[in-house]
Amino acid sequence: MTEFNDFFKSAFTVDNVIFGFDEGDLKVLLIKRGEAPYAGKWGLPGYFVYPNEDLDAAAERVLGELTGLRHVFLEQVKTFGAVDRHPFGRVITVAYFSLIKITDYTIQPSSIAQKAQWHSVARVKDLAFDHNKILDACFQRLKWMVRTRPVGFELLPPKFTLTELQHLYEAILETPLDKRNFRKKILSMNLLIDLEETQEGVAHRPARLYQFDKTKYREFLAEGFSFELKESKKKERRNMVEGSSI
Amino acid sequence: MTEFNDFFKSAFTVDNVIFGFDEGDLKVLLIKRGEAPYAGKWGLPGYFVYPNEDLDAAAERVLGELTGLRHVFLEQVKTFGAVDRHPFGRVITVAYFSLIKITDYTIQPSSIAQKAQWHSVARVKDLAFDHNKILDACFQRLKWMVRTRPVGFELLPPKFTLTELQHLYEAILETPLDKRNFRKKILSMNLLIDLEETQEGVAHRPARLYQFDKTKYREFLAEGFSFELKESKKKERRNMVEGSSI
DNA sequence: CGAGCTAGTGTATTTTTTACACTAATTGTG
DNA sequence: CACAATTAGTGTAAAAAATACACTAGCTCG
Repeated sequence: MTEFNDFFKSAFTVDNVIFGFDEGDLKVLLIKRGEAPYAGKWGLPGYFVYPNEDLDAAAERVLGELTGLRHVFLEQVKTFGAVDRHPFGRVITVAYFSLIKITDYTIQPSSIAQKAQWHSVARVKDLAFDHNKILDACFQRLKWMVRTRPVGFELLPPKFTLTELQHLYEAILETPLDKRNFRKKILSMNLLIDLEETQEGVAHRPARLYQFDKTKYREFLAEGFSFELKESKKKERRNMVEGSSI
Repeated sequence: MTEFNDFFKSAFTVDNVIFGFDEGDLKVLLIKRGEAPYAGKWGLPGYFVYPNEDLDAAAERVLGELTGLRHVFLEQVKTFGAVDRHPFGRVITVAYFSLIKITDYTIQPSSIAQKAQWHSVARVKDLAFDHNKILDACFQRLKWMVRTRPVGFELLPPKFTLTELQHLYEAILETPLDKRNFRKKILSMNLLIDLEETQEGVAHRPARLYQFDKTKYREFLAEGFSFELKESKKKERRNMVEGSSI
């Protein structure tokens, strides 16, 4: 076992890409670093994983320390391990991304952060370490995920209008969507509860407010992973590949 | 910086899930471990990442040492970092998966491997470390990928029949497919070159042989990431979300 | 009370997916 | 040498999903 000692000189960190949505714009939470390395630069909130801490737990801790949020959507995306990515030595980082409702939380800058601030994803410039790469990978993942699962709701306040939801999708996918088709599709999923309330104090026709139906969402996820129910058309059923492309 | 010294006592490894396809069956290459820990047990080929080695390079090295193959399909999947997953200390592992043509390589058991052998994915039992979890994650990724990109070809010999290709998809997706629809879809992608040859020495009508068109595949990938060409139906074009579900 | 603004709605067309059954070409056997 | 066994290969109709598209409704503010 002594032959392996040389390998036990590395460290790992987690970095969180925390997305939020505000003013029709997709945002990411960045911190202004208060510590070396890259003190004074903007970067992703992240920190070393403690020796007795699981990776997922570390990601939750970092997020919690910074935002005060617990139990939010958090998912591992990719690990970055270029040899020279950290000036202190060999440090690989595991990137996580999470989606939060901006209005739900208050920033609590932690030890490494002088301050934390939302930045428009489209306008993020030069970040510490390889954090631009990490942000990009997480953004791609978000784009993919938003087409696959109805995660968009994680980013909106509890009550929202269909137009707000559409703007969110447009911001993430970076493409305009057709209003009628969007509504048709969203409503056909039966994941929204019509609150039978409308906006107030807006200088135009007020929109209906909706709420996300978490119960149905759980069913949706469960179904999505089990096989479809349309089995047994004949005795022996023959499916075709269902994805958009093989 | 001394305050960080405690963090620099960890190690990381890469583990490769190497898929192959033979006899109508999806296989994974496992090694019988010759070294502690878990000596004598079957596990995934993997090793420590050297201090001056990038993660991707380490994965390629491990694959190359074992199979002699370079420049094959290899992709990072997920990082596993439970605190107690390695008996020697804190070791996180980055899982990669790769797709190879079984016929292309010869097994070269490396230092850690007493022997290497193909195992049917469906029948893999108790592996060293958390390698069952890793294998499962990679298998799920393969399932997803096979619906998204035409990666199936990576697993087949240079010349193959449509039936062989279909069997491959059926093995990965674990579901039967309709022959005519499968052929229609595959051929409509224009990624196959009809070699105008047929099988020989088979006791039934011989099938046509096809070859994968790498040039068109590269175009396919490029297009897949750029926007579709059907832009500008009107001056201002309004798309609908295109995924199967939002 | 009208101008300005956003909400909200339906349908026809096109594209994609699905279901489904018979004939063709080869080898091995009696 | 024909016929049994086996896998290859083919087309179409119906259903479902995606797309394109334009007007009326309801609120505030001046």
